[in-house]
Amino acid sequence: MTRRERKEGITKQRKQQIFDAALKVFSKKGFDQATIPDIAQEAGVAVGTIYNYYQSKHDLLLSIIKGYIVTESFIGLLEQPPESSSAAAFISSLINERLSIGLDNADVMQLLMSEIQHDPELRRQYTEQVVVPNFKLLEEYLGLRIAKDTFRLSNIPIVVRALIGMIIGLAIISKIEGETGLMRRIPRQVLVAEVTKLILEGIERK
Amino acid sequence: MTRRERKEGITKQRKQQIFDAALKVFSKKGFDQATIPDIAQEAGVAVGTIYNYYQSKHDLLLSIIKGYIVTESFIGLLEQPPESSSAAAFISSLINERLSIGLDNADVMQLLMSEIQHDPELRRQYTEQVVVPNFKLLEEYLGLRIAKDTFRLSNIPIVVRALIGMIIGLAIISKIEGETGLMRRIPRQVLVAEVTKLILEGIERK
Amino acid sequence: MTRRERKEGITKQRKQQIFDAALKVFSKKGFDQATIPDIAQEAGVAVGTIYNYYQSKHDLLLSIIKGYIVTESFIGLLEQPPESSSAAAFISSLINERLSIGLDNADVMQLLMSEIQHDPELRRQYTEQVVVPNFKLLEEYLGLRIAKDTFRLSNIPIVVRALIGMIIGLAIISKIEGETGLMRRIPRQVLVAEVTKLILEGIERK
Amino acid sequence: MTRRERKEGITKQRKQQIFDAALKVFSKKGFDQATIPDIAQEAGVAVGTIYNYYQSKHDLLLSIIKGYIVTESFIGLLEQPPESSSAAAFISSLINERLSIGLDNADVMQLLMSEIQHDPELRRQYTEQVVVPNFKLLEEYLGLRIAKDTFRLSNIPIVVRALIGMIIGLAIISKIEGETGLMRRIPRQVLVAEVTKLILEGIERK
DNA sequence: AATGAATGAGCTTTCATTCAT
DNA sequence: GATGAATGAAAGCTCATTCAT
Repeated sequence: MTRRERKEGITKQRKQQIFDAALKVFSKKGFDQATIPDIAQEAGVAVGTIYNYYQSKHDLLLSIIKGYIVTESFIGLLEQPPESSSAAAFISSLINERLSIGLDNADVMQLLMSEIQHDPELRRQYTEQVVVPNFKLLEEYLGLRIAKDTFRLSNIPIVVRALIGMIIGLAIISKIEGETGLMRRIPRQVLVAEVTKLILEGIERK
Repeated sequence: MTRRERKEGITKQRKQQIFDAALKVFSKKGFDQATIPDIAQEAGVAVGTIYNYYQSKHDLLLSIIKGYIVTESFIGLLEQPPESSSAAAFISSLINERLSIGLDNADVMQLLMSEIQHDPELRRQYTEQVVVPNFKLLEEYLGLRIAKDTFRLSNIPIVVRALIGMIIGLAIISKIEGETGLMRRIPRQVLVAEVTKLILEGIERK
Repeated sequence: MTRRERKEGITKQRKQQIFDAALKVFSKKGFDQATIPDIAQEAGVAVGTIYNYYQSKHDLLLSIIKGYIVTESFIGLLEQPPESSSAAAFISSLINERLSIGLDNADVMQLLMSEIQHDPELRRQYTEQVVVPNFKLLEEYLGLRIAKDTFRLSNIPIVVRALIGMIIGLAIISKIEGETGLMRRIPRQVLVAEVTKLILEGIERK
Repeated sequence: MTRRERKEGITKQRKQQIFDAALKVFSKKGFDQATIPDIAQEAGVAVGTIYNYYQSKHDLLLSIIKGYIVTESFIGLLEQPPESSSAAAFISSLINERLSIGLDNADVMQLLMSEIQHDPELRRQYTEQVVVPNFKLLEEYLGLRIAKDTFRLSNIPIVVRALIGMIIGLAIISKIEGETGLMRRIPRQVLVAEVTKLILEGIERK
């Protein structure tokens, strides 16, 4: 390893260190209540050091949120459903994957939801890069399944929003209930199985 | 009306005036970005006047959130389902009422969700007064229906959370999509009907 | 005097108090070295109070400089020379008036000259509002006198710049030499008389 | 050349490199607005390197200003007028040389004038080493010429200050008017000739 | 009870300076 | 000698809160 490489490694590590600290503090206190000294202390660096890696507090927020957006978005695009898989399997894997992301990143999601309200540019980005394409993808898929006679006829855009909304809401409830709440105690696969069944079959007895 | 009563009436009215202004400004800008001068201007009073009615900015926030909690909670308790009504009708009216509250108060809900994270005491209150009793109520009701063979057997706590989560998530999506988004353009009863059907029947063709 | 009038009087007085303190501190330390706490202390108010009267430190600078620019400019426009007065009398009164302004406001002038270099907008304003019109006025006047055979033929723009430059330079020298320097010890009218004679007759013996 | 000599040569060169960069950046942005990273980049060295050659930012400023003072002063002392040359020729060469220095170094001069106000020690040095000796020299010379009946009788100290002041003022006006201003478009010799004539003969028709 | 000017603690950000490499 | 990341003091500015009127 050359000296340059080692240096770059340290730099990257230091940036990550600050990123992690910011994520933690933002999650705990919210963006406005979090202070740069808070983050510096959490990261174990001086205040000024943060500004060697991020242009501003807002930049730090963006880099956290954008990382999350990209994750959300790319995975969404990658998982284009193979024609072969059954409808139930697709819904199940969709819920599994999405719900996991939501539950595991509840902190960032909460942060995102909160900041999106007051930052129009952020909202535009999130809408364009995440909401619209993901909704579109799902709508197309559901349309296909209806055409194939697998799903019943319904107002697709509403169903898509209800489905995604349910996942978002579950993540939020999980966060409100906290570490000891039901959502964290139930095995992930049980949760996914039950929610999948709800979406596919509803609660009514046939 | 005695002089004392008239005075109290004016006082109450003035307090309401400030409350409304604070609700509006907090909803629009979020707690931290909202300033007392903002609220004073919106209420049409001087900055100092606000402190004659509320002890602090935080006190103002609490009174708004508590008001919302009470509303949510009381309505939840009042609407105990008559044994007579059909399962479908109950679910439909539940979704209708809850979703309406969520959509119409998306701003306050957002505020609540955000502040709950950073104020443990607030979270405790919300959990105890709203989350737990409402979840319990629904769980009991669903259990009853299952016993009556109207609903299929399922993991009740998860279904309850999925149902409530869906409503929360729909309110959030509605807020993200904004004024011109789909959620605001669809007639409320269409929305409710479709979501109700989804919950009752699922999306799979029988 | 009504209560409102008294209040406005106090407000005006407070603003002046801050203005004076800022002028003093800026003059002594220069714009960048002067701090808001410096000015606050000099004015005998709290830091925050300054921001109740001026939007920013830069705004405070502008208000000082603009006051000076207006003074310089308006007087220049008002003193349009009557056709009747003799050339010598005009030059004498011009030097008298201008030099007095320069000497009495050497601090602000110094400040202006310094900040003009780094603030293009300020430079544009100063050039448009002071330099160009004043130079033009003088050029026209000198042209008139040449046509009337009172002044010898010369490159008018250069003469104008040399004349104004001399006044500026004298003010600067006065400031460098300080309180005990020659420029402050000589009676103003002697100074004016000598400079006037220099401009009119030169130093060569005829 | 020994190794030691070569090393010292490199050292000297590096110091000059930093000096030049600092001069450039200070001139452009002013002392306070200029940053050490600015200067380092302009010099093509690292920030830390600057501190191997200069103790502080202020030290760098001093070394620049002192260099300029020495230049101004030495040239002033060196050009002692030969008795032989005519009065007109002396005044002309004085204006030519001084005005050229002023115009070509307007940036440094500006810097000097600005910093002199806030640094008493610097002012003392400048006064003692530049102002006093140069004024004295000129005063003596003018006195001589008056005695020789070449110049008319006048208040010599004032005339000296007016003459030097004119040169300073012209440099400043040149800077205010900027690249496209009149002062930069007129050929240097025309400027010098006109100013010389003004000083010698004045503007009045004889 | 209503007012709003005054306050100053506390925020984000900058940058001269240091020092381990 | 050269480097540039780390540092933290100190700046400009905001705004919740107070209190004399």
